[in-house]
Amino acid sequence: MSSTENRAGREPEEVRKRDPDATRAAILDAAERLFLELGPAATPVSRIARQAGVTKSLIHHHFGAKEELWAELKRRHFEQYYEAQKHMLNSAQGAAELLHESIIAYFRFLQSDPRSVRFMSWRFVEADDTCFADEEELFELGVAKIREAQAEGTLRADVEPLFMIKAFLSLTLQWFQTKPMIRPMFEDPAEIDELEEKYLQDIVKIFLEGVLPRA
Amino acid sequence: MSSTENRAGREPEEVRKRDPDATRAAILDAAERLFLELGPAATPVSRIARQAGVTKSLIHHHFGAKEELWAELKRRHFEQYYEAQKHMLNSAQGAAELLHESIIAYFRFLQSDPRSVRFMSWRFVEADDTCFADEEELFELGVAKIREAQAEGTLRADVEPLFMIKAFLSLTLQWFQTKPMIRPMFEDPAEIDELEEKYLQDIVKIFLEGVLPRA
DNA sequence: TCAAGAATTGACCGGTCGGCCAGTTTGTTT
DNA sequence: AAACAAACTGGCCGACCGGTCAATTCTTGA
Repeated sequence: MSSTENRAGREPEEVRKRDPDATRAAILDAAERLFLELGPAATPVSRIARQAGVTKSLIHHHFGAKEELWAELKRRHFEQYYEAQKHMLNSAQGAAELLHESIIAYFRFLQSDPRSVRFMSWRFVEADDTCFADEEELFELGVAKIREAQAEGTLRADVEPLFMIKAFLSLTLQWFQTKPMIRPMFEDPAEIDELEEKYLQDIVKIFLEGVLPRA
Repeated sequence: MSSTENRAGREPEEVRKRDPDATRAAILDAAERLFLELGPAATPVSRIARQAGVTKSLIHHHFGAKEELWAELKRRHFEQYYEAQKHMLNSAQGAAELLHESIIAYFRFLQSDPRSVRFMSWRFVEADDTCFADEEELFELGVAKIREAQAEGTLRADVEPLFMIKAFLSLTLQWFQTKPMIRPMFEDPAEIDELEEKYLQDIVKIFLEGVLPRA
């Protein structure tokens, strides 16, 4: 958007009485925070307005109905989400180490962005199948790479590549979904971080080598 | 409840004008269906009443506020859920085959009861940590059994037992969570069932032996 | 048999919801 | 400077929300 650059290029003391882009950003920001925490149904538009420092009418002016705002948020999020995923996938070193790197990269990604976990959780309860085209494209990209590794013998060939992907995604997501529920058990936040690292180490082991001992 | 037996023991032609137990059951049934589909926030009490064939006031009479009804549903569900899990765990054959049996049993369980998947999904978005005592008890039971197997060398010892459990739980749950989203992709329902079986086979392989080829 | 209590009803309440609209202010374009 | 579009405001609306209450009907047990 050129208007964003306009805003950034202005002198600070030059107070703009109106800044639609900043307004939209403030609304999106407040809406995301509230929607992800309470869910779209339990989040009043009035509360988004209050938190964003704008009028309720203004939200409808910029984004239409509440459902459209929620849809817009999901659209934006999963757009950059799949963009980031694709980038991660393409920057992987070799086909052999692909899955090892991927699971760690994805874990770090969710670790750094709790929003993604929430978006995912809400997507499950809503059974939202929008943005499925992007997801499928990403999956096929990964599947192709895995097939390579299977062909050269660095990955076992008797497992569907798509299921390998789904497996490490779920192993990773699971931790961050249950994390808020086990948090009250620990008084020391550092303790949970240690456990988090241990979990990552262990699912990497399980995923790559399984729970059965190697001969 | 003795009154349930009373109701069941009556002759069919002897029409009861009031049956509080049946009423409660009808309310719980309708509420569960709607809550799991739409979520508690998006489900009006009036709609539960209509679906249950009772008055809205009657719901409040029997269960109090809406949140209490939702809590009661969760309480009941997870009670029998953990009961079933514990039974599954105790009926496992040997420590060696424990995890192999468990993952299949859990998969079949979720397959036969889609409600459990929905309850889980809503639990994630609500970050609900009630019934945590039951869950922990169950986990510790499983952990103990895994430690046995680790001691006798049938399971690798360098992985936290709890994480083994969490791993196969998430691998299983993941399928049924994403299933409603991929359903529109297939015109033939039988096709998805085949894929389901293939998924189970593959995650069993991954979980037990990993994605890396065995030497 | 009858009194006490539970089940059930429908009317009703205050509050909040999402959304609209008429009107005002501001920025842009010509 | 005039005209136009977009940003923005406050007030308002009808619908619906969860929940209460008094009154009625039924069940039960003394």
